[in-house]
Amino acid sequence: MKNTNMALSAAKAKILKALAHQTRIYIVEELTKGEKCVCEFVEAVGSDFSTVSKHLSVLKDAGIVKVDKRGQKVFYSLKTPCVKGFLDCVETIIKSNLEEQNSMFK
Amino acid sequence: MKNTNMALSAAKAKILKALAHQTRIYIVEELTKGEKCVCEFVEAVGSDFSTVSKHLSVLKDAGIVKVDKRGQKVFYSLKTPCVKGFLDCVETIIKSNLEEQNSMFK
DNA sequence: TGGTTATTTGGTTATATTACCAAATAACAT
DNA sequence: ATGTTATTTGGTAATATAACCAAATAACCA
Repeated sequence: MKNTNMALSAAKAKILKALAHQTRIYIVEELTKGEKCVCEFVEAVGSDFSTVSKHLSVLKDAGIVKVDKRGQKVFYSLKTPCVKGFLDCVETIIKSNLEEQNSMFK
Repeated sequence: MKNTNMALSAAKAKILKALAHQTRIYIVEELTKGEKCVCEFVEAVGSDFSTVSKHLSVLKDAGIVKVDKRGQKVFYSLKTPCVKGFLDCVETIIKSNLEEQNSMFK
């Protein structure tokens, strides 16, 4: 790859990879409503505690969420509010894809 | 997973997975400047023609880009303009991560 | 028709990601 | 100190992704 922008693209890919999973998107969307502890996600997501914990650490390593330990519980919250608008765009794409599919049956 | 929102999260993950690759992000960012043919990306990206073509088809399947064949060439362009703001948020996250790292050495 | 350029498709192998289990750590209550 | 709850970490097996090569298509030109 010739272009020096490639390094920046790689950095961006790292962030997007962290978001590119069903469970992690669900987590991030829940966090747009406010902080939550790991235990709450375990219940909602229905996976093993360790699985949820690993998903959260992927998000943390990417710098998308931050952690706050209080007592026995660990609370996660969003670090960058723009993620919300971000996901709105993804929804726009999904809607446009659906419209396209629907128009095939008209 | 209990929540019915999970299906929507899965759909969103599909879109994000399509974007979560160094080369594909580079391609999308180039496309924010206007349409380009496959051959132009092959040169810029420095991978095999088949590799680039496959990346483009991932983006097409996700509904992020659209295709226009003209003569011997195939031109790709962005389908949803909001992707640009999307990537700006990713850049915001990267900057905030860098600032955090820098502050460790102060 | 035959050749050339542009692109896609199929196959294969290497690499990365995911999920679960079991064990380790951490904080608090008894 | 011991137990209990909340969470993280390490290991492993299953699955998904990526890159390259070779072969197949497709459009245009001689």
